[in-house]
Amino acid sequence: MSSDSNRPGQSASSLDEIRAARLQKVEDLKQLGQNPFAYRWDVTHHTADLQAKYADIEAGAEVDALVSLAGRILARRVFGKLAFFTLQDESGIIQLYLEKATIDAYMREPNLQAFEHLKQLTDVGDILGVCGTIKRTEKGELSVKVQEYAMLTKSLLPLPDKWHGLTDVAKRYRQRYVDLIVNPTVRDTFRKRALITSGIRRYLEDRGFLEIETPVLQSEAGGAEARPFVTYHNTLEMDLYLRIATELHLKRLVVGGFERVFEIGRIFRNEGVSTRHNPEFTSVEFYQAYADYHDLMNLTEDLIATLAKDILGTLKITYQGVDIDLTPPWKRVTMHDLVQEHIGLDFRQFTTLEEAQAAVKDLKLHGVEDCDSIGKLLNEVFEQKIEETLIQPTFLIDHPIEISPLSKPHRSRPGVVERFELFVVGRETANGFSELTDPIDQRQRFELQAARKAAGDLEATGVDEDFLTALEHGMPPTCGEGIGIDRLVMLLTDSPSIRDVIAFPLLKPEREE
RNA sequence: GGGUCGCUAGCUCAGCGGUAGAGCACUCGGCUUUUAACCGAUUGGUCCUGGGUUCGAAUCCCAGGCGACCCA
Repeated sequence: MSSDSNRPGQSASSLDEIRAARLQKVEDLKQLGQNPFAYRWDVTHHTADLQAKYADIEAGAEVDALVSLAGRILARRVFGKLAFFTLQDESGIIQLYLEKATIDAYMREPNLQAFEHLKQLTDVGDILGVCGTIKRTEKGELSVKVQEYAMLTKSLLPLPDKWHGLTDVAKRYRQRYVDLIVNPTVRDTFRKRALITSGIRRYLEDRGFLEIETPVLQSEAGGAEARPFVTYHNTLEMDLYLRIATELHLKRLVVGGFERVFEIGRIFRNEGVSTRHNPEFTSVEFYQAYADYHDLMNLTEDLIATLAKDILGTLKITYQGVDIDLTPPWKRVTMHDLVQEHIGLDFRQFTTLEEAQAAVKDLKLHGVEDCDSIGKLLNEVFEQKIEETLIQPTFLIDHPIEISPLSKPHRSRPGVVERFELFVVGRETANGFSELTDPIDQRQRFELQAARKAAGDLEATGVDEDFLTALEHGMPPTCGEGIGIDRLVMLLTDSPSIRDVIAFPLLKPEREE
């Protein structure tokens, strides 16, 4: 063969040169009659299964069972007539034991060149198919003693440093595929994310909930307070908004007679990016007719505990060095009681906003002047002074009515609603309430929102007439809840940033110049 | 939105006014028990971009880009 790799003094080091050298190997493979971008391989085993099955065989032992697997070469250790490769498939890694005598005997290439070609034409990063037998080497490493191999995909670009890996955060997100190849914990995080999502779906379906998809494109984005993304429909000649919640449509389905509905879906909010916020994220919202917020708090405890038990095998987890105990039941405390406990102020005593504002003066809150109600001020006190202290799972309940435009008034306590928010490690992770079913009350609350919108509040929504019409047809007593799946995954995978649990988080594009 | 820090070889980083460096990877040679293989020899650069200061800038200054962290 006329490989460049046989030319002495030929060196490849810059990216272009490495790529050129590998392209030459592509040509060399073709000349040998091998397709460097093959079509298929019969995979009979995965590395993790082999590691488990042969965990107990002794060093030096060989097992005759023939196995066939495929994966990416992560490392090469090559000697004159022997080579060790580390092969990675989706499940894990295993060592390949590549012996000249064995490979040349089985592959019967002209002039017994198969082993030489293996040394010359494979690189770290290539995807290889191999079949052979099981052998634990003298040094104790479980290996596949390869009889035959085939190049399945020739890789043209080098992988990051095998020891330091890829640490540049921006590059990890922009080239997530490289991150996934070289950082095993990243794959584990996304595997767990998939298990969490499917676990939620199974849990709800097992309890009679039906998953129904609702529109992403809406003429009025409602169901939450957030700035929406705006887009444009050409033939209808109208602005449309990307949904900021699934709430109002799921409740229409409850009016229509579905007693238990849910949707796992993407939500879009036109706000900043941080370790806890991505402009698109995933929520699960579910609605249960004839239930109230006590029922859904019970469900939430059980759901999250079930996920932790099934996926992590424990209810006692660690998040960024902090021990979290997910064992139900979780503390339930009203916003008034919690603020009184922490700050010593009983907001139930205040009759005017001025009185309340005067009372919180010493707390040095920001944005106090923007609060137009006692309830909002109470919420500010909570958010700025108390929220971050709620480390262990805690249900904050009975919020002021002013900050809860879709919740049913509390059945016995004036001024508050039947609502709960779940906080873990100082973060809102779920939000639910007994749904407001009174169309007259709902219209008044919408009109308050609309007035704020007209006054320039970009997060306020308008009056959703069709939703009100739905309520006027009658919605059964219902409780609904939304859980932020990304934040739940962060918690259960010990991920410090939301970008660690979103495969392709939003980034500014790199400028081309 | 404000502040601080970072951006140098494919990767991880050093250099901080005087010829652009190391480890790993790559290329070549050697090696049948390695596992961050080893030994030897090479090679590899838009020092994020654009201005400015200077005899001379990766280094100092200004503006911009991208990112991280903190604050709002």
